[in-house]
Amino acid sequence: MPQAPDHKEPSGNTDGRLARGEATKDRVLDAAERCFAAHGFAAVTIRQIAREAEVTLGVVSFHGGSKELLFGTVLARRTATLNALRTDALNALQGRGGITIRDLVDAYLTPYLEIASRGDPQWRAYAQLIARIVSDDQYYMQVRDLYDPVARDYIAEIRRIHPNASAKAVATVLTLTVASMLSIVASRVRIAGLSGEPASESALDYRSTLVDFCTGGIEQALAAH
Amino acid sequence: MPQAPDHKEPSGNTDGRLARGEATKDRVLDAAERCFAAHGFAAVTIRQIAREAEVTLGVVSFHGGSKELLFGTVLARRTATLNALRTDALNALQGRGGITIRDLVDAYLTPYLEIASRGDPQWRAYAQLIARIVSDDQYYMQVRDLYDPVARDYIAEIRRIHPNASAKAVATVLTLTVASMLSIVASRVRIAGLSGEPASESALDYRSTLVDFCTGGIEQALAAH
DNA sequence: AAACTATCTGAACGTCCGTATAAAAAGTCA
DNA sequence: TGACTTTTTATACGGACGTTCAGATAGTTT
Repeated sequence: MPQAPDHKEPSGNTDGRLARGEATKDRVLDAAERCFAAHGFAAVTIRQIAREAEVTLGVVSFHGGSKELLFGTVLARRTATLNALRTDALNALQGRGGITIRDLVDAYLTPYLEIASRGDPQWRAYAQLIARIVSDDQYYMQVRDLYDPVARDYIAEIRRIHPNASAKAVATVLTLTVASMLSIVASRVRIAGLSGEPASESALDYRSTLVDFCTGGIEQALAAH
Repeated sequence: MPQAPDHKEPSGNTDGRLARGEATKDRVLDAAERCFAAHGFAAVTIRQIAREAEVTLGVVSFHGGSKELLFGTVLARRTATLNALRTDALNALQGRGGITIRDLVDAYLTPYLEIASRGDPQWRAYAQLIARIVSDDQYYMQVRDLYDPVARDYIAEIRRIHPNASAKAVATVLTLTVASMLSIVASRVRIAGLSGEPASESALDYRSTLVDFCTGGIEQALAAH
């Protein structure tokens, strides 16, 4: 995984220049996140990102390094936060007993849906970016290692509920759950077109249908074995 | 929808040049299909396509027109065949009575899975291309109109089984079904990583799990209403 | 104040892009 | 054969790309 260049240690420093530099770097990363989410890696130019961030061309390279490096930084930036939300939700479930598949699905999906809907538009862009790259092995490998450990925790819980299900079947249904979740964020246009109604503002409006779908899907797929 | 340039009517003609030209055009389209599937529209260059098709640069433009045109042609080329397979499968179901959700799911998914697994590697590339662009509204709109009519036929059948489900809910579960199907084709790497086993050669190996998942998901999501 | 460092600017570099086109080659038909 | 059409080649063009860098600017430290 590539890393963005750290010209100087920013934390615990009183130098005002470093604080300003960090702020500029955030603007660049935010702009890059929006651009990559909207158009994909190859279609985005450094000049677009610079314009979007309202900085000059050289600044993007100064704070973001090469284009590949910048992309990797954008991908990795938010994984810790998202993982923490999912781990917290899982821990909360484990505190009490009688966990159901529905509980697990809800705990896994809700942080992402809330992030993609309510929160910061930057988080929304990130959610779209993940939805975009998930169908591209070459790029998806860059986030896979970051999300897999938490996914494994959820898999372990699913296997406690369905001890006889094969490892592959459990991995498959979790992947299908993630794919369903991402598709809600990424392609609400199609739902709108098929139903004849306008697309909802928030992905959370689809939460109950999505959770029902994934819950029923997992239970059906793992019940046979 | 853009169209590729037709320099001359090829059908019913005895001119050997036109036949040869059509063959070259197919080679160009096949190469473009593979390239776009592997890397996406923006990341592919005309020169790459030319190299892949083993023709010179100008030939790509001559047979494919502009890059956008070429992309549109590749997208549209196989829709009729796939739609026919799905419509045939649906008609076969309608011939006999007692259609279940599972029947519909199986009828809708199987042609795609077979195409993506067994058939022509070109069809496999096409399947990956669709999986790629489905998360990009800008490109997906180009095939949406081609696939939606058949999707509507399936929606009508689902609504006959679940008359009380809302239009939005039915459209949502069909979209989730498609997303699940595409993710099996596009991102089998992740399943392999999570399950610890190597990825299967054929997407058909996941068929039963996928069909179970989508069937259970649809029934669960539509049962509540 | 001067010395120093981090940040930013503006311009330039070589490369590759999509597209166009003139001319050659190949094939058809009279 | 020679006139004609379709296909292919080879080359060129203007532009946009990612990256680099010397120098200007601004903020900190001594």
